[in-house]
Amino acid sequence: MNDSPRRKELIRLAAQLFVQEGFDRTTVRMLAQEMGIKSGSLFHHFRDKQEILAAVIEEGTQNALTLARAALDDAGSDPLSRLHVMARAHLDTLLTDRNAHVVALYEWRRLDDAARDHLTHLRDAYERLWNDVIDEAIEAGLVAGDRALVARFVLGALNWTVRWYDPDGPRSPEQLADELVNMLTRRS
Amino acid sequence: MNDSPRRKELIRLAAQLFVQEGFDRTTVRMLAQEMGIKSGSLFHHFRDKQEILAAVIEEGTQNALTLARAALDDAGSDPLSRLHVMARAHLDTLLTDRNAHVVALYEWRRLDDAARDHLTHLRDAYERLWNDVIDEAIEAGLVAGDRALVARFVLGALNWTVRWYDPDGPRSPEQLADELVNMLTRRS
DNA sequence: GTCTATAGCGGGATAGAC
DNA sequence: GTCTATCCCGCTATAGAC
Repeated sequence: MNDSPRRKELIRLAAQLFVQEGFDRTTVRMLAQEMGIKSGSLFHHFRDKQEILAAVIEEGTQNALTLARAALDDAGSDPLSRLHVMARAHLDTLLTDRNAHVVALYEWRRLDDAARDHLTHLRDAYERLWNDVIDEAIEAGLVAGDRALVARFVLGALNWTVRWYDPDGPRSPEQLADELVNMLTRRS
Repeated sequence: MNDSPRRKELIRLAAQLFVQEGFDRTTVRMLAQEMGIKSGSLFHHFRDKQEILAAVIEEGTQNALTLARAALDDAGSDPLSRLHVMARAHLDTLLTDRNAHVVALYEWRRLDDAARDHLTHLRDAYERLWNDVIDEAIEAGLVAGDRALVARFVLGALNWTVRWYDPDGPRSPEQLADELVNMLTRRS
């Protein structure tokens, strides 16, 4: 794969448009304009529109994975602390960056079969991190329920923030993450 | 508005396709074929494709609202019971019916401005029901946190089930709803 | 209320010059 | 690596016969 900074920048711009408009409604002409080139030139960098989507999603998932691993390394072994940093890292990739990871979550089903096959292991690796952290939290008595279900509910709550979060509102992504963890682990 | 059973049936079929393929990728030809007519005939029933989307979303939201109100009427005044029936009703419209309410949630932003204006009050009425139930739950000490945030997190967890729920899996929508409420209101 | 036929447009993608 | 020019296709929507 090509890893040039130029390509990285194009992927970043594509991610932004895919979030704003959705993959289907983003035309290659829109992408080209945002990149400052003509639509014909776009196909020098990518075989087709699908490949752009795959590149964005790979970038977004890889990034989330890297950030989560770094956060867990810093977090030590306390289950509550690990839950906190995972939630913060997740919302950071979704709400601060506001880019590739959102596309990975919301446009996954637009991938063709080949791309899905290639990217599934990446997504699974990220989900495994979450499952482990949830497991530890359940064992420590911080939260109750079935591991797989708790993970899906928590990720659902986090992923849905994309739909309503206002960056100009009163709360930072970090605060949001902390409030979710508090809701899960504390009684009033 | 036209309320004929014929129109209702067309809306039902459209909802199914919009869920399967997404609004943008559903063509009027696909819609017509599913309805057993030719694409030209479709425009005798709807002005344009947008109007079909608006009709589906109105149907889905109205239905969710009606179901939730009925459920709350049966639930009495116990806050935990009210939370349970709301979660069950919500997942029922999303996972059992698998239709119009999913479209309302996932294709909302594809509505044009006029349709959005017209439908906002319906959606708000439904969200108000949720906010009230969450308020009562917080006051009763069942769950901790800011009202608006808790509501959004809970709805996020529920809405995201559409992405992973397997109707052939081990759990019914009702069980799912109950497990979520348990996670929120109990410690292990 | 449904049909056939088609207008009119905008989409993804290609070719070849520079 | 970018340009211009353009092909070809499928989409939404319309017109008029039945």
